[in-house]
Amino acid sequence: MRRIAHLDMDAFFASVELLRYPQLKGLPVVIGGSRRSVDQRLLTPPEGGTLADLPLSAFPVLRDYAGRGVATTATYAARQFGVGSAMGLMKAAKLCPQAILLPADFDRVKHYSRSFKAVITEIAPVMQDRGVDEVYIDFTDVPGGQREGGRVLARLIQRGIFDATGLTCSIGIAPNKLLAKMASEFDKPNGISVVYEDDLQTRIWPLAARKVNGIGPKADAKLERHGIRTIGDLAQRDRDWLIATFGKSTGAWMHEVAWGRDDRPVVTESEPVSMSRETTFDRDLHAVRDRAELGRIFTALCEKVAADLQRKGYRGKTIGIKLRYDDFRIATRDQTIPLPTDDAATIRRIAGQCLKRVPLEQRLRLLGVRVGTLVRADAAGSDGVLDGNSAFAPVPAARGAIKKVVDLPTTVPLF
DNA sequence: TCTGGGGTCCTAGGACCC
DNA sequence: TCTGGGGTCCTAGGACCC
Repeated sequence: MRRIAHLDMDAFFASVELLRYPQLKGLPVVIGGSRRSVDQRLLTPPEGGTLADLPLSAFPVLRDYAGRGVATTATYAARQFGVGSAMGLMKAAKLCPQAILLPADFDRVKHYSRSFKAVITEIAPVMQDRGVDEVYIDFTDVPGGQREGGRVLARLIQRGIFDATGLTCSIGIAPNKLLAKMASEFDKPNGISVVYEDDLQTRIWPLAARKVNGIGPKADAKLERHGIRTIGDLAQRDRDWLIATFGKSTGAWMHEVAWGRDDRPVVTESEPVSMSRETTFDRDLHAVRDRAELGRIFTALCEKVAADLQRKGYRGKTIGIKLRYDDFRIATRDQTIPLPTDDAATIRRIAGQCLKRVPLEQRLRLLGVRVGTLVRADAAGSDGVLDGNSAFAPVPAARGAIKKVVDLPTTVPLF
């Protein structure tokens, strides 16, 4: 019998911080905001002590935060106040002003991410990455993977992760990824839930349609308009009606999902499609008035993407920019060059051309740079690859872009 | 007191080729 | 002179996820 597990680390970013600040255990802690917004001097070990000796008064609290950003994670103590991830910090401060606010430490998080995944693959090698704090695991052919529907193996993995890292996780085991993902939410934190095919009507159908991985706010609102609130409601509609209402692909998918069907395999390896860097400014910037600052940020983003590509050994052909205006509208532009690159100057030059094709009258909140259509650097070949000194200097306009270049919008000529 | 940063996948239209 | 499809690439936007 197919047994698939979904494992979710509990309040991962916050739990990783609690490991070095054990005095915060049981307190509301929110991770978020920018590193530069927190006075790091406060968070250095006191004379003759360690970080664990820092008094609570040394920690910044949400009440004092003034700036942009959202919560990445909140401890369960903070969630009791209604604070959740992706919530604006200003709103979180209203709900729980006394919560301790720490910036995310991505290097630490990545270290612990590697550690817990290493524990898993030692025990069950067929594991699919779903970001820093989540994985799918195929229990089917693991010795002992069928015992108690997978519960025995799940316990073994939980214990192994705790022994290696001091962190807890929640695991759901089911016949497929769809159900396993929902099951892992049943008993949090530090729980295990086992779901069988026969549990569909009793345990899955009562859930809100929004709980399905892939039904987001838009689809949920549309479902609601048709009187569909739960997965059970969805299952009652016939397939043809769903297809007529949501389109061939989405409608058919919704029908399968409502009946608990999902045959996607657990995929252990995949190649990246794109790499990007983006930043939200501390204040909205204007292309004219803040030109110098924007230029510096833009160059830095290009350099970071280039460094990411080089470090990971990829080059890309499609260079693009993204910006978010002060009213939150998003614009993207991209251009494909003949040969893949990982060179900062080339990326900066092409991205600069993209920037010239987008309206820049309105103030900007965010700027991003993206490189897509990636190939491995070792497969790209070293001769002829575009770089800053390349003889291929002028890049011909890509085919699909020609028409659009002609009717340029009126933009402030800047970059 | 609104709303991060890193991704994936899908759709849809136009260009271009056969 | 007018009229085809099929397939692929490119671009822009959007939904969604962690």
